[in-house]
Amino acid sequence: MQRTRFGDMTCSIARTLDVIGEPWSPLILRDVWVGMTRFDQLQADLGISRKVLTERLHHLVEQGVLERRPYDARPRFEYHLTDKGTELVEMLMVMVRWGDRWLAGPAGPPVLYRHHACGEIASVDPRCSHCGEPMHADDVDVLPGPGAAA
Amino acid sequence: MQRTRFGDMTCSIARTLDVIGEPWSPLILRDVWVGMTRFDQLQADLGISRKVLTERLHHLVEQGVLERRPYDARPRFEYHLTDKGTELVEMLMVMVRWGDRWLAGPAGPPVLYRHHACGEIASVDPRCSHCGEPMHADDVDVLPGPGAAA
DNA sequence: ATTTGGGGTTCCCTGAAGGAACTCATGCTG
DNA sequence: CAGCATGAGTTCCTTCAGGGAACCCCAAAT
Repeated sequence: MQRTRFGDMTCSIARTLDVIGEPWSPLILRDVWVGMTRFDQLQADLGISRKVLTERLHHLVEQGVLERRPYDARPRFEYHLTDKGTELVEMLMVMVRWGDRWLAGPAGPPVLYRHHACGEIASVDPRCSHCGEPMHADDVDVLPGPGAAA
Repeated sequence: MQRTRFGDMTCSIARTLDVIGEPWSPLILRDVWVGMTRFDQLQADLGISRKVLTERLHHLVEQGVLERRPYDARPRFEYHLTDKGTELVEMLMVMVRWGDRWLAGPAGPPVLYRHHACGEIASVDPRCSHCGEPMHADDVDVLPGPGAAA
């Protein structure tokens, strides 16, 4: 389908999609985050085609989101989150919150997060980096930034 | 390619991807958010195929993320965010922050957000809904929730 | 009566996803 | 040492979704 590349657009959403926007990539990241770090584990857990898994892992490594690390004298490898990748997981946590609120149904959320700092079950709350007050979609004006197109 | 449906997985990330995980959907949401609400506007701005745009808009309306609204006596329509959709935009704001930090390059971020509450340029910061302290990927333990699989 | 313009459909072509089989290097077992 | 097992991919074929351009329909406006 010669899928359109988004990376050249002057938009951080489009650029981010170029890194993890392909099908399966967010789920791969999720699995690596919770400790499923090896090829066959990922393949079995996700039910993804091995071909596509190979492609996605390569791409995520290339983008600096994952790191491919040998764990044996034999040619065996594990995938780990880099700092860049760990910060991406925050985005997944926000996705989880939305999915929990709008799609979970009566059974409730599939997973819970316990926050280390307070020890409580909690979800992630978007707040203003400047004043700390809630920062939702209609709490902001969108202005052109320095990297805006001409 | 008979793309795998993620919606049946017991995972809020997978379920959310079923709503906005298809190519273009997040960009459509972004455009609608900043006021590009009509078919031809969206098509021209994104450079998306009209066919795919039709499919995406239908799907987003079906999922309750967008609302299709007539704006004229003639059959003319605008797409608007529902509450469900507006909350999804928060996820886009987090994507933006990540893209700004890791992909923007020397030109800097393409857009800036001014927070209504404090009037300052700021970005969105993930915090614990319980204690208000920062809540990043490695600040939490992931536990099975009530909706977890057996 | 014809043009214009928004909002889509229809069509064909290419390329990405699914799926299963195959490969390759190493280590273990008998 | 032969044979099997294992992790980590590759190869190959088929099917379906995305790109792109042309086409269509309806309701003003000229």
